[in-house]
Amino acid sequence: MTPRLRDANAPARRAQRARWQSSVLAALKRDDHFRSAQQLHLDLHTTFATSIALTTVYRILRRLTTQQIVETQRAENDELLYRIRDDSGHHHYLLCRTCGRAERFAVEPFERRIDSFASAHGYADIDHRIDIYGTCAECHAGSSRPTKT
Amino acid sequence: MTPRLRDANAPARRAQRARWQSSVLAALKRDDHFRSAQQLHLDLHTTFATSIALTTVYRILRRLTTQQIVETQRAENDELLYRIRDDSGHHHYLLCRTCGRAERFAVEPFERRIDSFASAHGYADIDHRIDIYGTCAECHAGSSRPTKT
DNA sequence: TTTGGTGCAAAACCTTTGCATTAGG
DNA sequence: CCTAATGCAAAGGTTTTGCACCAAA
Repeated sequence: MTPRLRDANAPARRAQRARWQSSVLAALKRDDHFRSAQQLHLDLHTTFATSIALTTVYRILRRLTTQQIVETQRAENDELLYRIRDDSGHHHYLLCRTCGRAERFAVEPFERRIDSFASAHGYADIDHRIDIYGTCAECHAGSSRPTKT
Repeated sequence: MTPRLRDANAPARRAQRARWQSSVLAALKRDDHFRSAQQLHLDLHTTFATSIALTTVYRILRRLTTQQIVETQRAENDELLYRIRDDSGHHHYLLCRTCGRAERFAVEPFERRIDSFASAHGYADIDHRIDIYGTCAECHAGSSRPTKT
């Protein structure tokens, strides 16, 4: 009874591995903004009419992050935000605290200064966190009207 | 009967205002390293033999921060760290993730770049987070011995 | 008495985890 | 049958908050 080849099943298994993963990816692919797990969970319920559990959203996002399919960014309130990764490498962003829109910000020269400063002071295992937060033009226009003019 | 001047009482009231505040300040003043509220609470119990509650430590630290007497810094694991403020103004530090030692790191030119970049992109209410973490020479020397030599 | 500092327990909040259930091959 | 995904509830960890109590003036 020639058992089905294990290797041949692999793609199928992978495709089926996470029933919800494709939905999460679809929600992420709506745009390139950073979103929290909870926002995604909400989107999946409303826009995508799925009944996925929040826990599963977290699990799938963690797996996708490990696989470098999504990248994460910390929000001002320390939540983790996720978005589809467009290329490889680690970047720093100017992030809209309202809509999650992100503008890549070059920091290489500054990072070099950090490293030389750190080694000059005898520090090892240097790591850094550079996050810029603001309100993008679109979000600012929408909310900066205390009363109707 | 010239009632005591209310203003004259102010210092006394202030001194008494927080029974534990002086202890917390004493614990902070042991050195200029950044410490978490929980570390301070532990110190107060052990070294200072006080029985202050953790909640109160948090409350006092929050008040001192508001009064600009202490400054805060976020640890790599997002805990809030506190230390006595030596001068006014906001600074960024290279922080030892083991002992809380901090080296001030000048970032003004970089901050200017951030602001111009942000306004060029139409973002408002810009804020940023620049934190550098490492292991200082002393801590590195102490812990980088997997087994006794 | 009045004000407000204090302690304890519980809540808040995001994220992870334990465990039993279920889906799919 | 067997593996792995899933859902639910609960835990984890830091910081805050509600509430009763107590201390000082």
